Amino acid sequence: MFRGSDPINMDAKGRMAIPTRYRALLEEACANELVITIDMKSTCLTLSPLPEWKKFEQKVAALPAMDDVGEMLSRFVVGQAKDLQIDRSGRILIPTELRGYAQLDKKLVLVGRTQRLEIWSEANWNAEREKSQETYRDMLLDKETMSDALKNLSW
Amino acid sequence: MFRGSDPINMDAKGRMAIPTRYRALLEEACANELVITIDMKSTCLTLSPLPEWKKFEQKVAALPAMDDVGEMLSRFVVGQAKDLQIDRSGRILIPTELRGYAQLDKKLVLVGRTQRLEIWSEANWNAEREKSQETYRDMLLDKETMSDALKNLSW
DNA sequence: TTATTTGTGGGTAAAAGTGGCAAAAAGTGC
DNA sequence: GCACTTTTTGCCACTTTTACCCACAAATAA
Repeated sequence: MFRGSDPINMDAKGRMAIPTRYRALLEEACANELVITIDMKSTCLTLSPLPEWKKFEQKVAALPAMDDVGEMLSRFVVGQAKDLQIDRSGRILIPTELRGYAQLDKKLVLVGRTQRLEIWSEANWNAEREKSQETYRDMLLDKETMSDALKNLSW
Repeated sequence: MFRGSDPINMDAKGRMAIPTRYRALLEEACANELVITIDMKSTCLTLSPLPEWKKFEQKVAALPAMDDVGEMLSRFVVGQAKDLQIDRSGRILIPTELRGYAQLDKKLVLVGRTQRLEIWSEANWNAEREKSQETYRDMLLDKETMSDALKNLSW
C-alpha cells in the first residue's frame, strides 16, 4: 500500500499536499477520510485511512482498564487523534497541537509504512536515520534482546 | 466513536458546549442522556452515553463484595455519578461538586476515549501530556513491565 | 515552446462557539 | 397563599475560526 518517503513543504497554514501517487488509492480505500495522531514512541505523526484506524482503536479499547500503559496509550493517542478530509487540491491540514508535538516546520518528510503513513520534520527524520545506522544495526545483530517473532521473520 | 480533543470554555454557570461533530451521534446513541462522574485514577471527569455507563455499572456491581478496591470503586465512582441531559443549545451543566474534584475553571479540554469522553482542566491536561512524553515513552520501551495484551498489539 | 498537471497561496463565506440577556421555574419567607 | 428572590434554562447575536474555492506559479511532459 504505502511505501517510500517524500519530501513535502508545509505551507503557512499548516497544510500539506498528499503525493499524487497516493491520491487514487486514498479515494478508493477511504473516500479521502483519514485520521492523524501522535506516535508515542517517536517524535512524528501517524496518518491512516479511517478503516485502518478503526481497527486499531477497537483493539486499544478492548485492553483492560487497569492496564496503565494501555490506558495511557488510549488517552494520548486516541485522545489526540483527529479526523481529516483531503481537500480538493489534494491537501490535508495538520492540526496545530500535533504540529507542535512533532516539531514540524516548513520541511516535512512523508514516510510510507504499508498500512499507514508517518509525518516527520525533515530534521528529525534525518537525525533518526543517522541514529538507525549507529544503534539499530547493533540491535539487529544481538539475538538476545530480539523478540521471537522477529527472530523467525523469513525473507 | 469519540476521538480527539477539543478546547472548550465553561461559562460562568458551569455549562459546557458539546462539539457539534458529536451532537448527531449522541442524539442517536443515547437520546442525549449522559452520565458524568469522577475518574478515580486521574484528576478528570468521565462522560458517557447512558447505555455505555449501564454496562460499566453492571460489571462493577457484579464484583465480589469482599473485593475492597471494587467496593471503593463502586462507592466513589458510581456513588458520585450524575445523570445529565444535553440542553437545547447543545450544552451540559457540570455539577458543582465534580467541578471541584477535577479542578475545573474556565478553560476545559474534552478528550475522546472511544466509548466515552474525559473532561480535563486545560492546566491538568497539559501537565499530563508533558508527563506522558517524559515518563510513558520509557514505559513503552520497557518490555519487562508491559502487559502481554499490549506487547502483542499490532499496529 | 506550449499545454497539462501538480503545488502554493490567499481571500471569502459559512459554521461553530461564546457570552450576555431575558424568561421561566423553583424555592423561601412573610 | 402570595409575592419576592434566586437559580436555572433557553434564546439570540456577535466574533472567531475553519474550510472551501479559485487563481496563479512552477514543473514536467509532449
